[in-house]
Amino acid sequence: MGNPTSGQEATDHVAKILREAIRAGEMAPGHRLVEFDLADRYGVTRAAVRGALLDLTGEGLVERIANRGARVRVIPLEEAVQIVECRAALEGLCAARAAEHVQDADRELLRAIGAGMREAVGSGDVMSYSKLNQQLHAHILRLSGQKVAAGLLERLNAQIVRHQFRLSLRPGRPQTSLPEHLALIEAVCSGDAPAAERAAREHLASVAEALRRSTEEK
Amino acid sequence: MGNPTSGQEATDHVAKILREAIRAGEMAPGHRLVEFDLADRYGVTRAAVRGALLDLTGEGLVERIANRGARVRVIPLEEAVQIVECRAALEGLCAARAAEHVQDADRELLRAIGAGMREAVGSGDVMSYSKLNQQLHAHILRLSGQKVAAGLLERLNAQIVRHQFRLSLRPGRPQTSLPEHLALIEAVCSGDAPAAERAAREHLASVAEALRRSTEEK
DNA sequence: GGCGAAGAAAGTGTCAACAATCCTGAGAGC
DNA sequence: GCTCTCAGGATTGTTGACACTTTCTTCGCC
Repeated sequence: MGNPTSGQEATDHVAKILREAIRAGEMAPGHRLVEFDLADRYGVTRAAVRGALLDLTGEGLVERIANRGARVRVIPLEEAVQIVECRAALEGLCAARAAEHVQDADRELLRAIGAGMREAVGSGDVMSYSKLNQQLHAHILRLSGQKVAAGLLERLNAQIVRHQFRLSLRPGRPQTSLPEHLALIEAVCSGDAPAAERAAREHLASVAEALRRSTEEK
Repeated sequence: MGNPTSGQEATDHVAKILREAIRAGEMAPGHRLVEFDLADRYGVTRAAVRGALLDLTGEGLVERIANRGARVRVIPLEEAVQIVECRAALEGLCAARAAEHVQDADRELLRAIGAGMREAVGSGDVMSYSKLNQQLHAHILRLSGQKVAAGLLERLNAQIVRHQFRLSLRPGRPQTSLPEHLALIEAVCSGDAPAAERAAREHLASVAEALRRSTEEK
């Protein structure tokens, strides 16, 4: 089952590795992605790397300049804010739909996540909180049944994970976002679609605001 | 200046032709896209066609199955409805922002489009109405300054133009959508962001509803 | 006649060499 | 000291042949 050195599978494999590396910040924005080096490092052909870079370009994670190669795309703060605004619109939609579809089992699950979040913030465990945050959003998307919106959100999220991760490390940020998350959970669980939409949008408006503020300071 | 037979330029050229052909319905959903044939028809190399198909796949217009080639993707009605719902969320955002940025020159332009629409519907000129419709949406996007949302909407629109075009030909449909468009224009012009968002969302909710209904009949 | 294997046909997928392009830095000329 | 030019090297872009997969067709066998 050793990964092949080329082919569609290899392309996907490399794309996955690179996505993860970019997400984790191992490859900083602006970092050059030389086809030959990557092929060498991951033991695949240059064609596979090339394909992966093409894919990632389509996803907006990588930027290519003709004859000059690819690099990790730098997402300006202004764009990151717009991305969050789009997320607000789309997650608002999903939260509303999720509230319409919620079942008892889902309520239990969501509230368990909420409890975990409260605990994580209480003990200052930022990593756990971040994980639960992802789980929460993922569950709401699944509940909403909105596959198109989920696809768009996945793309958008991949582009700003770095910005958002940095944000989550700021002192006081979890204390701000926790009540917003809890409000979202309660709104969805109560089946109140307009309230759920409002909660999702308010939460993301708060993220956008925090992002904007992070320009001045830093 | 004759178009090259290969290279990035040729790839883009072919992608553009295919996009247009799919949009115009010359290539029905499900239509097979054989690399060699297309290369022959458009006088480019197979590599160029291949690249174009890869791009279009990323845009969701084309579907590829390993070793079996590409075909025009069939967008099920259920998905088309979800796309319209996403559009509602995103265009709502854009309409609100547009209302915040609107200037006198823009008001004149938007109202001129509105007047043109009224006239087109009055004289039953569906083609003009459709064109003006596109112009209206494009202007609102530009006004909003939301480049990210504009990019997402472009992708989404490309996927459902066919559904939407068929819809616009239904008797009575223009009469329904005209007042919605006029309301949107007035809301944006008056600078009332929440009203503009509401108008955009109501309009697209009506489109979604019409789409859903078109399943039963036909 | 029905069934399945084998072979041909149609297309797509891959590769490795080659071509084109862009950056770098050294050196000539002003 | 400054600019301009031009090899040289590093990297990306392209190509055409070939390998592989899937599908279609034919033919032999029961």
